[in-house]
Amino acid sequence: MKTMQTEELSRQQLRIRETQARLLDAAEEVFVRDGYEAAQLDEIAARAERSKGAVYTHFKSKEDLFLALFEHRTQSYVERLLSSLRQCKTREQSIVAFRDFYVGLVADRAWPILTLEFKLFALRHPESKERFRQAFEISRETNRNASFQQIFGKLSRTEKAEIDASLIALGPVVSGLILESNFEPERLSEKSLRRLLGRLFDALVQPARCEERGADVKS
Amino acid sequence: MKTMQTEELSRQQLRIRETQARLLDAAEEVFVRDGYEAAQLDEIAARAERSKGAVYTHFKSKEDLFLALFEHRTQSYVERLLSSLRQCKTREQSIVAFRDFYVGLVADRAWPILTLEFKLFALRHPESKERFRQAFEISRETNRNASFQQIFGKLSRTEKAEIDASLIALGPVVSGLILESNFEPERLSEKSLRRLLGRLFDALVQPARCEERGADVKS
Amino acid sequence: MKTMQTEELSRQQLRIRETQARLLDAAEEVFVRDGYEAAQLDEIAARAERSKGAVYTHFKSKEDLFLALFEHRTQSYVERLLSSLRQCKTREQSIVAFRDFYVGLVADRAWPILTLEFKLFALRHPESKERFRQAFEISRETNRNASFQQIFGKLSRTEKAEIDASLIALGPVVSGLILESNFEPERLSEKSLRRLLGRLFDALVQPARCEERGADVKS
Amino acid sequence: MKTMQTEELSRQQLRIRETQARLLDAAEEVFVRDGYEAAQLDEIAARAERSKGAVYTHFKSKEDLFLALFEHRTQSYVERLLSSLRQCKTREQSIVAFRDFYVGLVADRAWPILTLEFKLFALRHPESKERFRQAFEISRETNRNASFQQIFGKLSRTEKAEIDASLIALGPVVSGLILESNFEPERLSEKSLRRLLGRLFDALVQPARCEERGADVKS
DNA sequence: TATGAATGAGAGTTCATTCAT
DNA sequence: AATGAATGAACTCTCATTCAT
Repeated sequence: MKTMQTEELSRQQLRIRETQARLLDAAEEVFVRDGYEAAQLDEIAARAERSKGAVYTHFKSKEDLFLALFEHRTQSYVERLLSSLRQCKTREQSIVAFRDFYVGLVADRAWPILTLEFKLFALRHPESKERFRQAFEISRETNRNASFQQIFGKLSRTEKAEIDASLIALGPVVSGLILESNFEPERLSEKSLRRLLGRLFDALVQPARCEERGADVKS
Repeated sequence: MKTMQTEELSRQQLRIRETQARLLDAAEEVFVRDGYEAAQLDEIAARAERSKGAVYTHFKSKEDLFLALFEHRTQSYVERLLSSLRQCKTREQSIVAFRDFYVGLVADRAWPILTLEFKLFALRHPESKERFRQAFEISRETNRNASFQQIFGKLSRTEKAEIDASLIALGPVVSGLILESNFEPERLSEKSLRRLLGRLFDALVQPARCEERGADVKS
Repeated sequence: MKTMQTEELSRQQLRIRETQARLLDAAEEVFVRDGYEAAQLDEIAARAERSKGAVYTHFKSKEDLFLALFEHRTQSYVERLLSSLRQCKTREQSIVAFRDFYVGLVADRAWPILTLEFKLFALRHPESKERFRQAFEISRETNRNASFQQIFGKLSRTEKAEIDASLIALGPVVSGLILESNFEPERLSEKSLRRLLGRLFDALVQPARCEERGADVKS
Repeated sequence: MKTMQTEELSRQQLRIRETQARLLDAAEEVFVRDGYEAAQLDEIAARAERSKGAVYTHFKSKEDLFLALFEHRTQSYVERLLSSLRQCKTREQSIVAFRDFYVGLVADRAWPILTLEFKLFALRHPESKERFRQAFEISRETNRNASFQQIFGKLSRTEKAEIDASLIALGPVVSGLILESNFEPERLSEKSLRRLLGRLFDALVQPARCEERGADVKS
């Protein structure tokens, strides 16, 4: 009896999870394609093969769905990066893995655009900014991760702040460039995009190299 | 008699111009603050101290107003950059002026955000992409300008394409970073933003330098 | 269990049907009173004791509501005529029933006016003409009905076409006269209207008789 | 000097008349095509090659333009009919002329439709009904015209009322049929329309014929 | 949990009308 | 007399949200 109930429950749980997953996937598609404001719950529900009402069973509101999507995806990207870093043994490997992760984002049509959408939303909805920030904290903690220490070694407080800013900059730079490449695909091909991103990554993550060997540009 | 007519005409013309300018200014404010979709014609009109109907006297639709705003502002930014470059006499001066222009954009709350909004719009409204592109052409022509030749010297075809991609990248990078700094102002202060932008500018515009003096990172 | 579901379903279905019926009734009132263009969805909804949005749950647009109204009413008038004809046994009875139907339309404030409104609409919206025509087909089929054969007997092809035209003419004649009687009620009282209609009916439906026998039909 | 002034004035007068005529012609086109409500002053002005403001120089409002159009056209139709009747010498000629006038209306795309539009307007704007009625008076007086006496001879009071009703009915019948023929041009060709109209005219204007030979209908 | 009919505030847009020129 | 920029009320239609089932 109990087993059955548990089975029943887990079967239900499964359905619930599936509905949520479907809704989040559909939401991603539609939010990316149309933007937050123009996205219609109706269509998200339809794509998830559920009804409009189902959205409200799982999420408090359109905004809640949007934020939940942000949390889920952030989580999953951080995990992907971390697991890739965990397999690295040397500093060089870590840097390459890190670099590849960012450069590899150009293959993702959705996430970089979604990221912009999220931040524009945060800019315009200060009330929900806190929830965004908390989701982001996860990704920030990555920077205090062992692998990162391996990459950057021990740093002074000011050096840390500078590296922090550089790392934060990576995402927005990718997003900005990918958006632009959508706008001018001939002038900013995926190939040149990758090259640019590589160069920018190096400029952000390894300024030391230049400095070490020569003089950096004053700024 | 004719003079009077001309005067009268120009007085009317003046009022028309003022209305248009007011509407564009108001539109900028509201589009930046709320985004294209959430922006309300109502409020734009109110801020311009005109009626909602006046918007439609001057612009065919919300979209038309948005695109017109893009065109006006693009024009004015290009002129600003060009006039600043025209005053430069040496290559060094030109580079500094160019660099300052981009780094200086961080002081502008509106334009970089508006730029993202425009490109997201273009991404989602392929029908109006062409109009965007035409407005952008103006700014692209800047790259074929005398000053630019002075900066980069004579280049091979492949070098040209690479430089072109780099220059196109500047704007999006600024926009992405400014958006991010709105999101995390403590971690990405205006100061560190300027430093980052400077570094990225150098990486994009003068990769040669590093190479010349030391070894750049392969990409 | 199943019964309950069915009951529940039908209860819901009932509510839906009621809403639709209310909306159609309200639409009729308002469209007749104000005409298609001046009719306000707002008021239609209010008269149906539903919200504006409810209209759009059931009809795609104002136009769709208008066309749906036309379809419903046409259907119901045709059924009314047909059921009245079905009870007739002799040719004389059929003619009288048919005649009474048309002459009786003068008692209807709404339908003849609505009919004009529909056709003016069709004249001005060629895109929806087809939908109108299909609804009308129903009523045209009436003419191929058994009772009609009884009335007119077997006819040659040319005779058929002539009768067809005459029958089609009946509705418009009624509508035109009723509109006129609204305009000049003293000169075109309901009584004289009925007499005129009777005379016109006879002229359209039984022109042969007069000629044949020299005597007109009493009614 | 005076002559010149007069000339000037008449030249101005001429221009005024032309503007008015142009506006009325344009108004007719647009009111017929779109109906009163959907007709746009803008387009009427454009068709008259004048500006929107010019409409208001000559007419108090859209409604006023509509009513003025009605008055002008009514006047002109009445004059046309009367002048045609005046040339008739015998009763037969008069009847034929009268009949031809009505049957000939089928060639006119505009007037019969406009007539419906006017009466629907009157139905819905009781305030302006009086103005309509006054314009119609002109046409009613026609019935007391010498030619009409010639047609119908001396009549008793009741006969007069009946004839009056019959004559009033002519217009609406034409309008209704023409509208219908627009709707179903294959079934109601211009040819069959003319035949029908002829038959209906005879039924309305010359019931006597039948009566002479047999018995009329009581109703 | 899921449905979808119903709500209702609010959006962009239209257009008759006004008025300074 | 004529223009057309400006007004603003009014309209249709949308869509996030609710709730009875």
